Amino acid sequence: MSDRSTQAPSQKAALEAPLCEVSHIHPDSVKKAQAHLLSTSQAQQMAEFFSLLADPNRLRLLSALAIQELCVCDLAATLEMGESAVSHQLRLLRSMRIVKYRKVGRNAYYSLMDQHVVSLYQEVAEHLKE
Amino acid sequence: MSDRSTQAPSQKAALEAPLCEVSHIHPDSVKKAQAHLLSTSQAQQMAEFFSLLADPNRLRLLSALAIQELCVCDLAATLEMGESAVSHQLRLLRSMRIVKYRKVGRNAYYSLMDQHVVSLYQEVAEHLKE
DNA sequence: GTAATCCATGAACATCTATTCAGGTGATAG
DNA sequence: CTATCACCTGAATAGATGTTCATGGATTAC
Repeated sequence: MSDRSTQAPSQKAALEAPLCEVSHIHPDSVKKAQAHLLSTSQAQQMAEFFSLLADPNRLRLLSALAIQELCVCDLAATLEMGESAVSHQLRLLRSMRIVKYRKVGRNAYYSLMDQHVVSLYQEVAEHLKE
Repeated sequence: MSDRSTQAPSQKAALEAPLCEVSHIHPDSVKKAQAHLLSTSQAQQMAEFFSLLADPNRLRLLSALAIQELCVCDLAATLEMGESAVSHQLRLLRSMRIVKYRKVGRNAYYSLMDQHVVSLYQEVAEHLKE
C-alpha cells in the first residue's frame, strides 16, 4: 500500500552546511564526546599496531617466540608454513619494533623485543574465555 | 649448552614427515615451540578480536563510548562520518560483545559492554609513546 | 491518515592484506 | 672456484575489509 513518491534527494538543503547539517542530535553529548575523542593520528597509529596482532599466523609466531629465540626455518617448520611467508610477517613485526633478530652465520634468530605484547594477548585470551 | 649438533639426516626422518621435508632445522627447538604454540582455532579467535580494534574509526567510536552512552546519530556527528558507516561498525562491535545497546523510541543508545577494552587500548597507547 | 526521523541491512565498489612465486644476497661446504 | 643453504625482497594473485548508495522497517510528528 505504500505509494510514497520515491523522490530523489535533491539539493534543497545543501546551502552552506558542509558536514554538520544533521537533524535531531544532542549537541551537548556530541561536544563532550569530541573532547575526549581519540585524535585521528593517534587512532591511526593504534590501528596499525592492532593490525599486526590481527592475524592468526602472526599471533602464533609471537606465541612461539614468547618461549624462546628461533630462526626463520624453525619458525616455518613449527607453523607449517613457507619460509617466505614467515619472513614477510617477521618483517612487519620488525617494523613495529615487536621483534628483533640477530644473525649467526646464515641463520637469523628472532626474539621478542619485550614481553609487553605477550601480556597483551594473554589479556585478550582471558577475555575470550567468557 | 646449545645442543645444536648437526645430525646427519638419515632416512628415519622421511617416515613421519608428510609435508615437512625441510632441511637443517633444529628438531628440539621446533618440538618445544610447538608444545607452547597457540592452537589454530584460538589464534583465529584472537585475530578476529584484534581485527575489531584494528580500525581507526572503531577505536574512535570506542573512545567516545568510553565516556558516555551515545546514540548512532550523535556518534556519527562526533566522528563526522555517515550514520550508515557507524551502524555497520557498531554491528561488528556488537557481534564480538564489545558494545551493547538499548532502544529508546527510535534512538539506539550504545555503550561499552565493559571497561576491559578501554584498559586494553590504553596499554597500547602507552606502548606507542616510546 | 501522511511525512519525517533514526537506524539497520544488502549490494557494489575501491582498497588493503597475505600468500605464493621468482629472483637475489651473503655465508658455508666441497 | 662452484654449489648449496638460509634468508630477504618485489611482483602478482586471490581474498578480506570499509565506505557509500539505496532500500526498508519502526517510531514519532503533523
